[in-house]
Amino acid sequence: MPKRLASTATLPLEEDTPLEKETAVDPGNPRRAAVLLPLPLAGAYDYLIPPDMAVEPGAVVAVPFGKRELSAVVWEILPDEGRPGPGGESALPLERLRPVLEVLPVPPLTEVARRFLRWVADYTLASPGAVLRMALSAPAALQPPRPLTLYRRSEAPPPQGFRLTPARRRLLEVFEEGPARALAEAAAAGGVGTSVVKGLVKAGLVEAVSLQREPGFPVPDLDLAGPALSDRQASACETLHGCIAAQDFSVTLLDGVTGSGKTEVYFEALAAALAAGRQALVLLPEIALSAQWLERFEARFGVAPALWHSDLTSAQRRAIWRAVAFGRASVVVGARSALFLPYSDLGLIVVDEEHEAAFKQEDGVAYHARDMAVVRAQLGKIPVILASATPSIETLNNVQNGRYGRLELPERHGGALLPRIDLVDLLEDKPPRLEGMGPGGGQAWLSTALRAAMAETLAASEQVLLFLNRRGYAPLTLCRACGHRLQCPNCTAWLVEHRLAGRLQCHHCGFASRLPKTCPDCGAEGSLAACGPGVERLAEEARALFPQARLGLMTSDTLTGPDAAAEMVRAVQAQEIDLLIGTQIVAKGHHFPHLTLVGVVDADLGLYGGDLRAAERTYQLLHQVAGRAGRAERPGRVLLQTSEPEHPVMQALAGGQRDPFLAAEAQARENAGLPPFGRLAALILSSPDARQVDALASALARRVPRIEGLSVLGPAPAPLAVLRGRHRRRFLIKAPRGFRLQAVLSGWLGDVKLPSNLRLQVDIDPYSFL
DNA sequence: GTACGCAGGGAG
DNA sequence: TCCCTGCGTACT
Repeated sequence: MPKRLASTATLPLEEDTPLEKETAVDPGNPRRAAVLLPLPLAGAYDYLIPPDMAVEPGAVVAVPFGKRELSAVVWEILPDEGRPGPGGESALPLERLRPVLEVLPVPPLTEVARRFLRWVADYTLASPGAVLRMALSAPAALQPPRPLTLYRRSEAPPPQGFRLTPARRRLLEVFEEGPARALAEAAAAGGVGTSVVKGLVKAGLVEAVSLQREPGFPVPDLDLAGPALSDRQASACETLHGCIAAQDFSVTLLDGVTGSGKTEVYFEALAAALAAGRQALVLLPEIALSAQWLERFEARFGVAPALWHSDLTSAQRRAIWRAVAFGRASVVVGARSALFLPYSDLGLIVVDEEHEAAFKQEDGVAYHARDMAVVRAQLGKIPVILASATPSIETLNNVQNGRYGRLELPERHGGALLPRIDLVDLLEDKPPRLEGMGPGGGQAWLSTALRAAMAETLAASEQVLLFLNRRGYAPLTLCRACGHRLQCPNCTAWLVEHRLAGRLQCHHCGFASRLPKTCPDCGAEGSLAACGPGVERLAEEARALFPQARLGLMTSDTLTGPDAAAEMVRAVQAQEIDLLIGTQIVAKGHHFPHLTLVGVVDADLGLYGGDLRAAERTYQLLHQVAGRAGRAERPGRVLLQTSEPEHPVMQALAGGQRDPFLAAEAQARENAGLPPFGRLAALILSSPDARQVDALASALARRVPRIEGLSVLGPAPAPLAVLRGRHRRRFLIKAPRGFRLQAVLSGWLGDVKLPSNLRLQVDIDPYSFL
């Protein structure tokens, strides 16, 4: 059963300091406001409140800042004498302050939103202004909307000498029937030019009305019948309804295998929150790949939700930001940044695929959207639902210690069977070379067992998915004459050949070049050889083995944008594709009813590389990929090619034993004091100048705070020692659970003087160790 | 984040 | 001598 929590969630919440201190401010005439600017500054700046201006904390205002004018947020109303700064320096006197220019016509940020911004800033060690910038991410939304001029039939009679031409008559008919229309729209409807409309306006037969244009947001239809729910689903819904009715903070893990109907269950929770008149947010890891999810949403609610992600146009951002702020948008579906929208009354958050690493933002303000969603919910006293078929160890730990509730949906809805998963030992079943391929070709990655299963499946007119989490043709190109490896000029990384695009690409910085004809090091001709497989090369092998099969390639390179992704999904569903080859992009929630065989080409790929979550993530990813097989009435089959069939991840996948595997993983982490049983932070120093970055790294190392329980590893060159031309050094900071890591880190790093081209990134709870 | 002032270097 | 560029700093 979900529990309501007294205090802490995943994260150690600092004690609850009220945002606004009680101060002796004349309530009728406050003169000083601390205003938070959306810039990475240490704190708020004071401004003078003009006598005739009413401001309140949270108000979005325009203020002068240097030569510029910025939108910002009133953080506090202060006494006239101000408050001393953090270093004890006295505040600027009132007469030196510049005035607030204007209160912008949008709702003030709620107190919960402001407390959330400050909490995130404190937790991530980002400046509050940097966090505010995420909340004010649609600058155009703060300005009043431009009025829209619409035209409609007036009551006036035709003036003297009015000539009713055929064009005018057609247009008048349009106006007689229809509602008020925009100029171009009315002209088009009448099949006339805009000048005809203007002529009628001049004649007084049509009048212009000015309208504050705010596109209405479609209202979800809560009464549309969802699909029939199983007993398990129905009882989960009932529990979630209870959480929503409680109007209090709670976290519930919705733990259900792929196809068990988690989405339908949380849709009912959304419906309940909406029925209570509140807003709901659904966070998805990759909004661009969610076409099918959106279809299901529309089927349940009759309308599309407000979508929030980084590729929106500024007009879309503006419309959604405003609709959220004014409470007109009731459901927002978005990527992690949707957490910072200015909800007027957020009543429920759902984090789908909560285990996904895509929820962790690495650059700028480094935050984990799932964890921050829990914090947001706690501050707003609302429920959160975390949904996953393969929950993270962090979340499962919170279930075990009683902080989160859990609802389990153990079987596939509609009785579909889970696919059978078999291991193929690559050391025993070495992929046989292909005959008749060009020089250096003939290398193969599909084992005999997988080839046989593919042949069988294709012969039965069913679909095959080959999964390889590697974009491009080959991850490495080397010279057979001198051994030179083609490397990115800006990064410590090999260039990946993309044969379809005819280029070599760096997957870290975007560098691209043509594949050279000769070795750039020794000048040998025709000596460059592709090493290792990428999906493009795998497609080549599959084409050679199954020339009749219609191939589809799904990678982020071939699917540029949601439309291309949706088209590929459609083609697969329509059985226009027999053999689908893809990277992890195919793992994401697509439903392919005719797909009955999944071949994982290199199941070991994610297991190495010093990531503490490597095993967990490999399990999650492969489990998700395996779930693509056999979702309709046909049973599915999965073959995992591995060189380590005894590895616990492979054993867990093959045996369908999730929980013992995760328990062992959790135990190992606990023994090592790693998250979620201990705390971790990463410090990344980077500079174009290697000597400079080393100098600062050792200066920081000399000042490492010596505190019981704290251990600091490093500085060491980052695995990606050079990225985008910047030399990188890392520290890893380990501390026990409950340790006040942020305070110690800010003490350590607080008064470091950084040269301007040197960057210091702090990453609390790092997920990437590159 | 951005605007600006200053210092240093190259061209005229 | 002028102007361009790069860095460092202030911004309430």
